[in-house]
Amino acid sequence: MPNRFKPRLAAWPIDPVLRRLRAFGASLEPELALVRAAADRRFRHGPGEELLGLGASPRRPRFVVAGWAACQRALPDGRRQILRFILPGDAMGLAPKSARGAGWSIVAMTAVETFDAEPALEAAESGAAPGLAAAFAAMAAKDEELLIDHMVRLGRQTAYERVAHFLLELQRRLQLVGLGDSQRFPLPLTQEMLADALGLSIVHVNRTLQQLRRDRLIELRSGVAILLDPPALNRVSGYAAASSFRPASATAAPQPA
Amino acid sequence: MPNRFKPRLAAWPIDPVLRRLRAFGASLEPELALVRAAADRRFRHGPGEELLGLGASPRRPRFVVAGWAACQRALPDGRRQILRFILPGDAMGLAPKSARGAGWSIVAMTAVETFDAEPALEAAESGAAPGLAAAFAAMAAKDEELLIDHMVRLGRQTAYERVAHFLLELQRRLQLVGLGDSQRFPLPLTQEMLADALGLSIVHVNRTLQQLRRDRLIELRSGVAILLDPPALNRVSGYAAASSFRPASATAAPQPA
DNA sequence: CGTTGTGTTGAGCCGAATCAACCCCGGTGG
DNA sequence: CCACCGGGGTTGATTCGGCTCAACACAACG
Repeated sequence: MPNRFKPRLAAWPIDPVLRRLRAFGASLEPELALVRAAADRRFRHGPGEELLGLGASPRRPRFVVAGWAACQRALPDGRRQILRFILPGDAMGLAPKSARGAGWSIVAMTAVETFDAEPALEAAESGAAPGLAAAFAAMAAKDEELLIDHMVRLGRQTAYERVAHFLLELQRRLQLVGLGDSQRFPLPLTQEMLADALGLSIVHVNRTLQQLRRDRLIELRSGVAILLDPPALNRVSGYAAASSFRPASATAAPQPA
Repeated sequence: MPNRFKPRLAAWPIDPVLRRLRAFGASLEPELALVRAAADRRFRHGPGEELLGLGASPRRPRFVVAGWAACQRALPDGRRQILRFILPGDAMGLAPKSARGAGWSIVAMTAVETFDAEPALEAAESGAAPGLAAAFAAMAAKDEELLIDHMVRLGRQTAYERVAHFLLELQRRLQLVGLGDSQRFPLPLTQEMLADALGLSIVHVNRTLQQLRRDRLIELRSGVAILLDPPALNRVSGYAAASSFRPASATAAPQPA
């Protein structure tokens, strides 16, 4: 069910995607034109809909322009783990292996709007758009970094730390694509989704959020999150966030002779 | 500190690497010869030594022939999370992005022996060895799959499930490269390493292992693990292991109009 | 022979899960 | 207009899995 009425082309916002590509080094106008070229090939998905699944779709590269999706795995007994959230500006299905038996699927968490990334991907792979290719690679690397951050959260952080660190990550990702500022950003997730992402129970997510509010670190109002004290959040979140790559004053590796 | 004395070439075992490459589709002899060609360019590392780090080494592709390493991130306060174990037959540093600010490093858990993978990698990237290239891609995809398995373990499984599932994974990976059989395999890890991988405390890993022993599911003796009842382990581990890709009878996605 | 690292065990505590209400709010339909 | 309903958020009571602290056993090693 695509577009209902013919819009002026200028009214098809793609902004998040362009911002993200530029942020990752693809700034040449002719290459970005390749992306824009497919901007009117839109897809709309309702919440709960599967965008990239276990079953079908060999590869269907897409850019997300609006709405949130999640890459998740469901366990047979009903439990599920959200592996990562996919925000406006993110791409999905770029890697050839995408969802080939890897046991995960991408599901829309809110209403989601995407458009075709096939032409851009082909140009990148054929060598016609090296800038795009580099940006895609950089974005993939960043994705893996986020995945690892998430693993550390799950394995080695308390609920309080997890939520703090996770909110900081969202703020950074969203600001990069022009949604929200250095403190405020849209957060359309239910506490259940947060719980499934952070490896906690719904109830405990609730209590942890309240604790953060009581500590005057955050504020949540109708789908908008406000980080009242980012430095303090950084402090409690326990380790350097993904973006800042520090040389690690770290614990010297034990080097037994 | 390379080789101490000139060996007969035939005595340089590379078996795990070749087995793994073949298992992932690289079976052409001329291509495998490229791998073998560098088999005498060996590197030895003591336990605790950093093989691929945060600081140095732009890219240094290696095959592991013997010993176990781990890809890990250390938190400033001493906690650490092991992201994945690197076993004989595995490669490291194949991806160009390897360890570029991603905040992880690869550390030897036991004595480790590796050899140069540069020629093989170059042949794969230049298009001279498409079979190798395909195998590398498949191996990377499998690695990501294992990473995701690990995330689900950390986020959504109990200690008992985690350990069971993890032991099954190790058994499969090791049997693939010819170490151990369908029940028995070498397990040179301390309980502390297990704890840091599984997101548990040392003490609790200990108790969980004992529980598994009491339940007659496993046996551990001097660096060797024995899975007494793999089917039962599979059952308790709660979800399909990475290797078997099932269509998922799964929970139908909620599709609100 | 002490030392060090690893495994084992107990006691007690605490973070987080579970169970169970209840509230609020936006539909929706009588 | 109101009664009903369902989804999401909030709260309390209680349970429990896993952590911490602490001690001890054992083997490898210098």
